[in-house]
Amino acid sequence: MTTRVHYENKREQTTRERRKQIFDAAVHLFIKKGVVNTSMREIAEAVGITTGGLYHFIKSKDEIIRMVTENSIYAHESLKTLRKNLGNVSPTEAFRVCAKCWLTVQEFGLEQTAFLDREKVHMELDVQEAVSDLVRDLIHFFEDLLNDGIEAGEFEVDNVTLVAFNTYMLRGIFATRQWFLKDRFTSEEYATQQTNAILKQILVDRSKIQPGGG
Amino acid sequence: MTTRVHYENKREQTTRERRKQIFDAAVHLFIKKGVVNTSMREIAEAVGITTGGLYHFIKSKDEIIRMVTENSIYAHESLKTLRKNLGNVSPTEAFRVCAKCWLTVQEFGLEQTAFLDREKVHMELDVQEAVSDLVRDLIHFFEDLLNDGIEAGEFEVDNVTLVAFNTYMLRGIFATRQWFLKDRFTSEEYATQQTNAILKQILVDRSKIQPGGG
DNA sequence: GTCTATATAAGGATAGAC
DNA sequence: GTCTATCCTTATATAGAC
Repeated sequence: MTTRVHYENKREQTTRERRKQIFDAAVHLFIKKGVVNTSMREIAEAVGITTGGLYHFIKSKDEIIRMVTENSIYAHESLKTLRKNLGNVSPTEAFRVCAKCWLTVQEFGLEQTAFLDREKVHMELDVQEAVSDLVRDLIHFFEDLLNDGIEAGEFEVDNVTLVAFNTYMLRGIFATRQWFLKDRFTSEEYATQQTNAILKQILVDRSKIQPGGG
Repeated sequence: MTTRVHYENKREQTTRERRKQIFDAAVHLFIKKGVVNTSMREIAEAVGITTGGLYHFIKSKDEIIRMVTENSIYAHESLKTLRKNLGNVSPTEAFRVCAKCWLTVQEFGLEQTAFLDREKVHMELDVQEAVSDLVRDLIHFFEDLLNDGIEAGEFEVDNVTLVAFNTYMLRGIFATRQWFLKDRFTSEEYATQQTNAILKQILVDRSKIQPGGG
């Protein structure tokens, strides 16, 4: 979140860039092939150096995995910021905008969610716990949005947790099911249609659903 | 599906039993720890023999993975059989029963679906293709159910493929997200509530939803 | 049918040259 | 900062004894 404009020297800048390169390449490979099937040699190759060189910038494979978790915290925070910035809109509108944003791809953000989701099993136990906390926290965020709508009489929800859980899940699903979805939906269409699908499920007055997305 | 009651001799029976033991233990470990993190030693240990002994019954780790795929074909077939046996019920009823059945745990059936879903990336390419075909086929099955309901005027669906896709996905999600769901839902409750959630989304007349499941 | 011992391969990580 | 060479560990799979 903090953007440092002035680097202390050229070398530090290059190191940062290299770390980012490595991180991006790694996450991309992790999603495509799985963490365990991605070797450090491949990651090195992807950024154009050798294994030895790679370890000059990152301590271990585990460090890269931890970076994904930390990075995802920012993605979650920015969603909450979005909600705050919306201010006093109706609960329906708030849910629509937040769900849509959550389900839309932004660079690697979505791949990271999918990664956390699918590859949890390959992480150290403390990282697994951190990921669980992240997920619980974001499901809770959607629960709040839903409860707002219920109080306002706009939503009718049988089980708030379940709908919040589903909303959370739909994001990771898009990234890992590209082989099925990519020919049928753009990320934009997927986000819009899934959001509408949820709204159709919970809105008391269905006419409030905005058309679009196919 | 073919039940062979008479084994040719005692040895063949024992071999079958051992293979089943190994298969069950392996799938269970695969789901819990991931395919790559589960060693043949562990699988052997789980059935009470050593690695060397294990290879007397199965050719390779890959063979076990292929068995899951083959086994899942039966699960899918039995769902189709269920639909046929329902006969001339209303589309709403047909969808409800099939979705509910699909989303309910039956022994290891559900773990296998979750496995195919999450561990696809660790399979040989030809197995990956076979899994994709299986998934496409079952999504198509749900599409048919939905189209029946649309024709009968009972359903109103914006995107049939998306709803069918979601229905399919919800099964795997239950198995891999136990850490979140198991304190909140029994398998039965999960199945009922998710089915109702989908129905709420697609039914023209929402009063047809049966209450229950919490 | 199950064991022990071992061949073989692959990947993570380090040492030290340049 | 990047390379080469290599160590160490782990895992699949096989050979052959019992």
